[in-house]
Amino acid sequence: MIDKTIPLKNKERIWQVVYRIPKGQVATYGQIALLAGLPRAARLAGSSLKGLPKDTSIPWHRVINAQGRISLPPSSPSYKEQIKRLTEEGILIHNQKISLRDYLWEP
DNA sequence: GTTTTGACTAACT
DNA sequence: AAGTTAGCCAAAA
Repeated sequence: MIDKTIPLKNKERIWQVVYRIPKGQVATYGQIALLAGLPRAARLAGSSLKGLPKDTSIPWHRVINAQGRISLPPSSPSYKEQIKRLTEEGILIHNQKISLRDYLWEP
């Protein structure tokens, strides 16, 4: 039988993984890429979040870099939004850094 | 087809 | 600890 199923675009696979990050926890770009079956494509994880609609249900704000920092330009509007959302979920940020030890998602 | 780009990272200074 | 470098890989140009 020929397989007619449409393969998911990589972007969509990234989104699916991000969607699973529990509230109050965070994940890194590299981790997301890995779980999406794209090891070492951390940059793709990042660019896949760019351009998501503002009202998306995908919790893009729970994705941070491997150093526990927000990877957006601090001048960007989204930067403040991300801090706001994380704080609202009970995630504390000290000196621009989030403790991976405390909040990192372990699937 | 080739080259450039980037919400990245691990490994070095 | 903080800054730099080289490697990464899928998309977009």
